[in-house]
Amino acid sequence: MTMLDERTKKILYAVVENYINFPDPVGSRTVAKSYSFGLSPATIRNVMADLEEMGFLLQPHTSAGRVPTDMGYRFYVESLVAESAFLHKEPLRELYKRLETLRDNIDILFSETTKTISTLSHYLGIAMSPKPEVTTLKKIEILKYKDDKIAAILFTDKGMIKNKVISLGAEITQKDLNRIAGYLNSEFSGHTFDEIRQKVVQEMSKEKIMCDRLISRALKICQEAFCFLYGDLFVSGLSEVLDLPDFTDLKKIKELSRAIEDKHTIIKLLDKLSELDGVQIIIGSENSMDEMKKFSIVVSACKEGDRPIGVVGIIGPTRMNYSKAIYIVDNTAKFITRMLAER
Amino acid sequence: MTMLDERTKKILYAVVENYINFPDPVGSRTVAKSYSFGLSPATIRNVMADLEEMGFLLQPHTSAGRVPTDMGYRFYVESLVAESAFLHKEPLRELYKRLETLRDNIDILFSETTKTISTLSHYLGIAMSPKPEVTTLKKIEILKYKDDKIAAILFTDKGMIKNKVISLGAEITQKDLNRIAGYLNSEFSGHTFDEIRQKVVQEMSKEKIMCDRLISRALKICQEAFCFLYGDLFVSGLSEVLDLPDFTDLKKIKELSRAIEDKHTIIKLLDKLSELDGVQIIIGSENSMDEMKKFSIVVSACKEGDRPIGVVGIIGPTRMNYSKAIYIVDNTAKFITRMLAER
DNA sequence: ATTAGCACTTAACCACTGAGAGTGCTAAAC
DNA sequence: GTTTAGCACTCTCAGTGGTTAAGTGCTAAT
Repeated sequence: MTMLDERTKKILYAVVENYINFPDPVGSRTVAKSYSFGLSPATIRNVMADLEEMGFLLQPHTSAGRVPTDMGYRFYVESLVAESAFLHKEPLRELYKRLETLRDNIDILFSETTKTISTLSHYLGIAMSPKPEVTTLKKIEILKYKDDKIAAILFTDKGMIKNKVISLGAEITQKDLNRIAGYLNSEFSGHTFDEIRQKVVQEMSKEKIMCDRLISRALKICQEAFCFLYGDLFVSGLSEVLDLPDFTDLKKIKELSRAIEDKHTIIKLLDKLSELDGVQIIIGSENSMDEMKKFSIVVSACKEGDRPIGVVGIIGPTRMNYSKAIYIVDNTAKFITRMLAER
Repeated sequence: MTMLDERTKKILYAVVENYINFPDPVGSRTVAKSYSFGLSPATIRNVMADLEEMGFLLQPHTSAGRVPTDMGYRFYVESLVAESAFLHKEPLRELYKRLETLRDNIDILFSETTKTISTLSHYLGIAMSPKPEVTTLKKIEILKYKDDKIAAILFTDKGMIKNKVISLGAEITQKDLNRIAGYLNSEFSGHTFDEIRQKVVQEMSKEKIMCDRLISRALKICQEAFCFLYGDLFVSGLSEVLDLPDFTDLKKIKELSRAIEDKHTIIKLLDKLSELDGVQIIIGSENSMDEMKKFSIVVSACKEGDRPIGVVGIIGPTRMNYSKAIYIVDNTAKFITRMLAER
């Protein structure tokens, strides 16, 4: 990263912060006034011209002030993270009280979390429940449902209960189902869904096992039961962001709504980010999703050891209050992590 | 309803249809040309002035053409329904193929249905899964989960499986749970959730029963297990509607997004509508929700006998292609009904 | 009862203007 | 050598006025 002298940095930060607070391009006069540098606008102008040359700022037009580029935001955010600026504030305990009551239903928990986040931040709140790949099976129960249909109930370690109706093609007694469940529990409980899927494929290739009708049936059930693809994605707060001055442009609103309707792509993105520790920030053009190149994402994975058990975050304009966003996301992620750990 | 002579009606319909197809106020010239009334613009003008006086049309400003009022749309829609205009088209079978594969998971089924509807209509697709009040319990299973926590699995007649984790405050053996489940099944299976809730309250008031610890526990479990409030609401297609000329206005977009984020209110609305038969249409100001007074709703309940088992529909601008919307909603509702009946 | 003709109204478009904000550059000051 | 005051320059924005086109309501003729 380019090295900037202290004064230049300060001015860059001043521009960024001012722009975050007031959505108009910021001029040299404003910087000189609001922040007591003891420098005249003319000097600031020179520095700002340098910053523009280096790609941290840009002018919408000749006679306007400057606006940070994505690179400018990036530099600013790095300094925030370096100083752990967001850690100095107090946690949001009172606001999580509501969430405490929802701990037993993880889907509702995550969906309410997005609402809390969006109300706090005035940006979009997002959350993704644990992806099954890394979810471990605690117990499986198989119940006869109707005719040849059975219901597989999967209990996971994190309080998620998933169920799936499976058509077998032939009737089967509850007794047999119980035996199958017993076999599957002894074989698979404690393993992640991913491992189970692999094991199933392995087992199925062994011919001798396939001769045992019960086991072969059991494996077929597994194949269907464990093919959830991803965690659920929750998004809320669209009406919040529409009040921002950044969204007076219809085109931008369309882009955003297209982006959040394409849940699959966001899920894939969050999936990658869930591997990493701490708060992750993606600013505008850094984003690989085309529709998201005008927006920023601030997320943090909830982890247990190094196993991700969910992701919470914020989507907003690149002109985002990063400090506040990081602070909210960091706190929320830690809160959820703690809550799920207590199980 | 005001009686209009045939010619006046025809002109009203012409204005409405033209406006639905081209989003500009329609003038007397256009009506005279596009539809072969054999009348001059001047005559049409007189009729249109009458229609305005009666409240079916209005002029945005003096030198503009006319636009239908909500009352105008209502009159038009009544005639559509009276003639069953939408029935003449062929069903959308090919497009439902995708939905067929999802019949075993009612939540995914409904959420995908909204997507299908919004792609077909270019408006918002909405769907509400069966509300528990009228869902009948087929079987309840209670499984030990962890410590004092148990999981109640509710099997309903329509392939919905709901589960709920309940903290009991004291450990309990699986054997006891089985006995409780047995008791509850014999007592409640076949009844609607609503009935069960009432019964539970009754039972709990009988003192002698409360002496039996097991039964009193069973009733407590029920109290918690059956307190789902409403069905889930699914909405999709926001990016579709943003392409409509009706949504160039930022204010309207905000209103719409606020309306669909306030799911609770919409659920209550759909709840009422789910009692009625056939396609229901609410036009603009007819709507009791303030945020929805600029939009129209076209919905139809999926029913089994007179028991509603879900609602599907469309939300769009009042300038909606009602004929198409009714046609899509009607077909989709019938399709889902048929599909769920086959269980 | 219908229609042609015409005066009237209004939004939309365009070109123009002046004010205001902010710049870059140069020359003076520290 | 760095900082600053001064100034000419550029560009947006809001407001103005004039023109056009669309569509009306009214009146008088058919």
